[in-house]
Amino acid sequence: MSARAEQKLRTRRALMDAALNQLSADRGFGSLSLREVAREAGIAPTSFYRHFSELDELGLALVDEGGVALRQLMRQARKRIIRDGSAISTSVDTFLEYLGNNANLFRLMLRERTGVSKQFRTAVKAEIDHFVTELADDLSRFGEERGKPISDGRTVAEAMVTLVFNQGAEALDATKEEKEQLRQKLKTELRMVLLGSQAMARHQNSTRF
Amino acid sequence: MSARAEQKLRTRRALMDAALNQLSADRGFGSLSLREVAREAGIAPTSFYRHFSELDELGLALVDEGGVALRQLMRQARKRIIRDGSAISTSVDTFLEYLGNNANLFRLMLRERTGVSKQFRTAVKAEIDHFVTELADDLSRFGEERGKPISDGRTVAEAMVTLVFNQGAEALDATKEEKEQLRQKLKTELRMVLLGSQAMARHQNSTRF
DNA sequence: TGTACATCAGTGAACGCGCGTTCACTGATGTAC
DNA sequence: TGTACATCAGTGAACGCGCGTTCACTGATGTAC
Repeated sequence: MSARAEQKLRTRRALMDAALNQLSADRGFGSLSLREVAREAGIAPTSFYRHFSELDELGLALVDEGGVALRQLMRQARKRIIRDGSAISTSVDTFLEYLGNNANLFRLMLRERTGVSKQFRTAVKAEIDHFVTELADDLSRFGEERGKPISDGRTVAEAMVTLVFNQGAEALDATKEEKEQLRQKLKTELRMVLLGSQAMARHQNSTRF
Repeated sequence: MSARAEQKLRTRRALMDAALNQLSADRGFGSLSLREVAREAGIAPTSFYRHFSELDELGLALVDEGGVALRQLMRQARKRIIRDGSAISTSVDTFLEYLGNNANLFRLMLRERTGVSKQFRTAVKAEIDHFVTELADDLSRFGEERGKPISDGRTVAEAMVTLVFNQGAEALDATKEEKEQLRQKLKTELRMVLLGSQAMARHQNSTRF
């Protein structure tokens, strides 16, 4: 790649990092301004347009990165479950680890999932939907393998993802003790959903046959 | 009350209604401006200050109204459950009915729960926390009465409220068919949580004694 | 390798816009006697 | 009931501000020969 193209990529990166840096508990993407982001990235406001046609385009690029992080997270969790067993506990631990390491990226996803821009909502929902689908597959497979089939695999996966993302949102601004409580609460909640789904599967089979 | 005080209340109401009217899927509280709200309410921008010291104060007044709606909703659901039985189904139906009738009020609560202003987040969380506490009491009581005690009553209540609010958020912008699907999915999810919690209670008892 | 031209990331001045907020005011409503 | 004064919700002009976007430009990097 030419030196010029490399430099351009570096500036693009600087713009995205500048935006991420400004995101925080008290700063949503909607309150960022193009001029601020450019200032933080160290370029003139007008140079922004060499990289993105508007601020939202940068935001959508960040959502894409969030999707990549989610897929990494899922791969990592699978590896660890195979090694350690204990699917729920391991998954929750892995999720919270990723959350901590990519706080502002997750913040963006969590906020824009129910945010104000249709384009953003759609993009984030697509990423989460992909995540739900993979989780549903895993859950069904594990359930069969262990002789404890579940009912409504996709619904189970959606409920779990909803719970994990919401408690995750709270974990971002919690103290260390609060985070530990959240972690335990989250594991309990997921176990309830899983147990309930297994109970419903048993019920369906016992009444059906 | 004097005619002057009544008129003042009417204008205050007009301001709150104007703000509510502007809230929608594509319009968060954060994107409202004082001038727009005043314009929609039919008064000069400067007159706004006769009623609220800033726009956020109006927003917090709306969150209060949202809390009132939540408490009404809970009372209504209890009445219907006593009449119809079927706690989960009735509660979900009642919730979705309230959601439809107070769309923008709920939108505000749902958004600001994870929104950008600490003050808003705290206010909404307090309302939801109150809701969770009442639900936890009801769940524990029902469980005892029916001989199916549950484990971790508060955690169950939190999981249920998380699921209901999140699916609720989606229901707001869904078509009629999607709403019906959401309704069923939501009932399934809550049943899973409840069944799982009962299973955990049985397990704890069987191992403990 | 050297030269002449093309590309293009980054620039600074300038624009019009809606915003929140201040101020001194007006005139209808309320109150004291 | 009538009068004189006080209250106060609503007003319009004015302010300074940061914003997004346009434009013609500069000069380093890339390319063709």
